[in-house]
Amino acid sequence: MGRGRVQLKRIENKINRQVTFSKRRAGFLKKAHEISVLCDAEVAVIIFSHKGKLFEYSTGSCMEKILERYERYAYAERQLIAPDPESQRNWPLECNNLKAKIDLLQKDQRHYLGEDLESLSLKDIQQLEQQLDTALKHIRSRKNQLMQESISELQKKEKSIEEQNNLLVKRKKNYRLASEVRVH
Amino acid sequence: MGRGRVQLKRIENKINRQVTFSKRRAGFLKKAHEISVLCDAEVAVIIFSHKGKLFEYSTGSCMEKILERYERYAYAERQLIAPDPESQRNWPLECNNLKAKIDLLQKDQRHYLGEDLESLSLKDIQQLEQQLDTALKHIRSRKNQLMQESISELQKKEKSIEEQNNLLVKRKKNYRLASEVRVH
DNA sequence: AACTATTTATAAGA
DNA sequence: TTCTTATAAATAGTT
Repeated sequence: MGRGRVQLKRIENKINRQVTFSKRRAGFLKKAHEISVLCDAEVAVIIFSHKGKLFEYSTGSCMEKILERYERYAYAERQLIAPDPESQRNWPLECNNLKAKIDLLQKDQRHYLGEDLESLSLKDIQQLEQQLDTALKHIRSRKNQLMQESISELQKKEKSIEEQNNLLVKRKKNYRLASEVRVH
Repeated sequence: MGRGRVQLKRIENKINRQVTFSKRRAGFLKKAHEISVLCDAEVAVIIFSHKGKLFEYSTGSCMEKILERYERYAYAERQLIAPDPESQRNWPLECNNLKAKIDLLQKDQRHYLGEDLESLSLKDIQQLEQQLDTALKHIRSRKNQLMQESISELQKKEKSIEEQNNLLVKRKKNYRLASEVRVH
């Protein structure tokens, strides 16, 4: 579906992969909804991007319900499968891998916070500067958006309160007039 | 995608609905596999037909792993601690904690890169801006330092090369003088 | 983020 | 169900 045929293998170019992911993800989630509505089916979709971000769809926005139904359905099947001794033997190894990954992420994080910069080359530093500069632009843009929304909200409230005030003033005036009439 | 446009509503004709379900299900599961391979994503799909029959797809045929990851992620988002005995069946507690930590770090990382900002409140955004602004100052300061050092280094080299040049020129002059003496 | 040339998916029909 | 085919939809490459 596009200008060229596509090989069913990992897209190596990072940018391309990200773009394709965005496009296909949108189409995919749309189809999930369509099949759910058209065919009266219960559908759950979970997607973790390469970077680890979660995207999901579930009929009726009720993921937990569907997952529970799945667990119930798969339960009998699971009972039959003996626990894999291989994976249990390997768990210390996996733990080490995970710890190494955490170390790396934390190191990156320190860099993003401008710490621990001595270990970086000039080239690395320049790239980091570029990344954070771009990030900061996005963040400021989002901040402005949120502030704008906040301001609009407050203005709406202000107006509503003002109207209420006017109403009260008017009522009070009427009340006073009524009193004067009674006095006469 | 077919001979007629399709309304997004339940297909009332039972036969049609069943046929459409078969066809779309196949296409949908195919797409799940494609996005998984092309974009290096982890995908899980669960479909219960109207009649209650289960169809599923999962990257690496490892539905449980993905569901556990989903639970961890949802759990990390909620910032709650409610150990699910079901999801810990296969892995020691420590591994699950590590994985949850990785998910959190990755989420933070996306924020530092200015991505995935929709999930942050105005207050969070402002704090993030402050952090990155400070970080960027440190980074630029370090960059300037490195560049300064680099420049000094180059200047030193330049000077040294110039001296060498002078030396060569001088030698050449001496050589020429000597030649002229010989000619006379 | 849009555009557009192509490829895919699929609705209807057999 | 399966095959065919006309057509709608998705999307790869490009700007």
